[in-house]
Amino acid sequence: MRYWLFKTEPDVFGVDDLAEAPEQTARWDEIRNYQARNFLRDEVRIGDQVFIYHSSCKQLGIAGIAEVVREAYPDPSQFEPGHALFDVKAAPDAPRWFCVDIRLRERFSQVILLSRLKAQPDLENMTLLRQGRLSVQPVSAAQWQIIVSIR
DNA sequence: GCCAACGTTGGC
DNA sequence: GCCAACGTTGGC
Repeated sequence: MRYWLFKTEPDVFGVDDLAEAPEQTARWDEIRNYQARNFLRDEVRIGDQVFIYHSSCKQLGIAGIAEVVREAYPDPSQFEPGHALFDVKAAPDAPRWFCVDIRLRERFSQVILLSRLKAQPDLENMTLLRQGRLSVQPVSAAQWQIIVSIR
C-alpha cells in the first residue's frame, strides 16, 4: 500500500464535493500531465491512501484523506468532442489519459495549511514543497505519518 | 493580477 | 534533436 497526494481546486471539485458524492466516491479525472498520468496509470493501486490537497484557493493545504477504490481506466473526457480536454490524438483502443476512483475516508476539521507543512523541518523534502505543477505525486510513509500526526 | 517555474509545441 | 515561443500551474 502506498501514499499519494492529489491536487485539486476546491472551487471546481474539493473535499466537500467528494463528501456529497454518492457513496462519497468520485472519479479523479482530467489529469493532463504525463508525469502525473504515469503515476496514475502505472503505480496507483486499490487501497492506496491519498491526501486531498486544495490549491488555488483561500485555504491552501491538505483537506482530507481518500482511498483508491478503482485502478486506472481511460479518462472518458478525452474521447468527448466538445469537451475542453478532448484529445484528438486519443482513441478508445489507444487512450492517452487515465483516471481512478477514490472514496472519502476523512475530512479534516481544519485544513492542514501549506504554511504549516512548509514550517515542518522534516517535511522539507516533500514533493509538494520541492516541485510545482505536479497534480499526482507520491508521499513517503514517514511524511504521511508526520502529517497525520499534526492534523 | 502578477509572475516564476516548468511543460508543450513546432519550426528548423 | 535543439530551442524559442507559448501555455499552464499555482503561490503570493
